[in-house]
Amino acid sequence: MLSNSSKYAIKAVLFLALNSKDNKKIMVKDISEPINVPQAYIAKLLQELSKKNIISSSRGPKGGFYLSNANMDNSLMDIINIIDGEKRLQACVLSLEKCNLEKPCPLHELVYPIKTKFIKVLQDRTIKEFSTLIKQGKVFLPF
Amino acid sequence: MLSNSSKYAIKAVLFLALNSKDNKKIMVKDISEPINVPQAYIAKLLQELSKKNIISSSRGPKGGFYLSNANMDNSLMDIINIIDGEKRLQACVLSLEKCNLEKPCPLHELVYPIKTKFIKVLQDRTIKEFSTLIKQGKVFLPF
DNA sequence: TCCTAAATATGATTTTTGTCATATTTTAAT
DNA sequence: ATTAAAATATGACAAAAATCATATTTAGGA
Repeated sequence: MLSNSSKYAIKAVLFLALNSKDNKKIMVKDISEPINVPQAYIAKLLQELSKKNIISSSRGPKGGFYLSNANMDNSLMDIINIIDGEKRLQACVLSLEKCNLEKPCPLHELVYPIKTKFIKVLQDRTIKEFSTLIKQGKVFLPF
Repeated sequence: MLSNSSKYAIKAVLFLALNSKDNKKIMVKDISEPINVPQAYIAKLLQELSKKNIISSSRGPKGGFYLSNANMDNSLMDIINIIDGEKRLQACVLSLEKCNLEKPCPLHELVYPIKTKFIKVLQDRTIKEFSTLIKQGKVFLPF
């Protein structure tokens, strides 16, 4: 479904959403530890997201990663698309290339509607909205 | 979600459900080709399923793999559990160990009900029932 | 009984994913 | 300007998943 890398990236971005600001940058080692992901690994992922403008960063002393207000309007799907590519989530559960509405595979009818809904939420809900839900204590990040 | 191996195994078993019987065994090479999976690979998976009595086999000339009537009452989940282990499908979307109903992760509320439904169908519907749906032309196996 | 056709057992190889290491570049503070 | 602290770029390494190869065992038929 989601690669490990995507999951890590999502965790990191949500962490940044809650704990960083333009004037409060966080360096990798202070991200990797709380979210429980190896530092060198998450560093690589954050760099990739930064290059694609999903998150922001600045170098040098007092540097680090953070989310700008614009970054907060991105979706989790933006992250997934960058890390996993666009096809992974879309593919048929059984990886049947020719599976479609006309010739649905045996699991298509079951999976299609629920996957569509899943993808829609990933696309439509912003990082900011997730952040709000967490702050309100409605959902949690039990890293 | 499902490993490649599970998908291959499911394809093979559904193929056997449609094309084999006690008195009509099929050898690996005549399974691997139509379902479009490398012979040596699917052979290994079929052996594993055979050992766990999900499918049947006999060696020697006129031997091959087939589904007995009893085999037809198994579920796709039986296959998945053997190939992928029991935890893979159950795990939190974000792989957060501590994610649960009390401390749901940000995607829990979205994913939990749909995954539960998915798992239920995989568990409850028999191979025989899938086979019937395919024979009735209601679903397809576009290998 | 012997030969041959099949699955089975075992493990080697390759590819992909995940992880780690390090030299380079940028920037703030002195 | 110089230094030190940070991200960045690049690529090496490890682990897991996928794939392939082969020797062994079993069973049917001549």
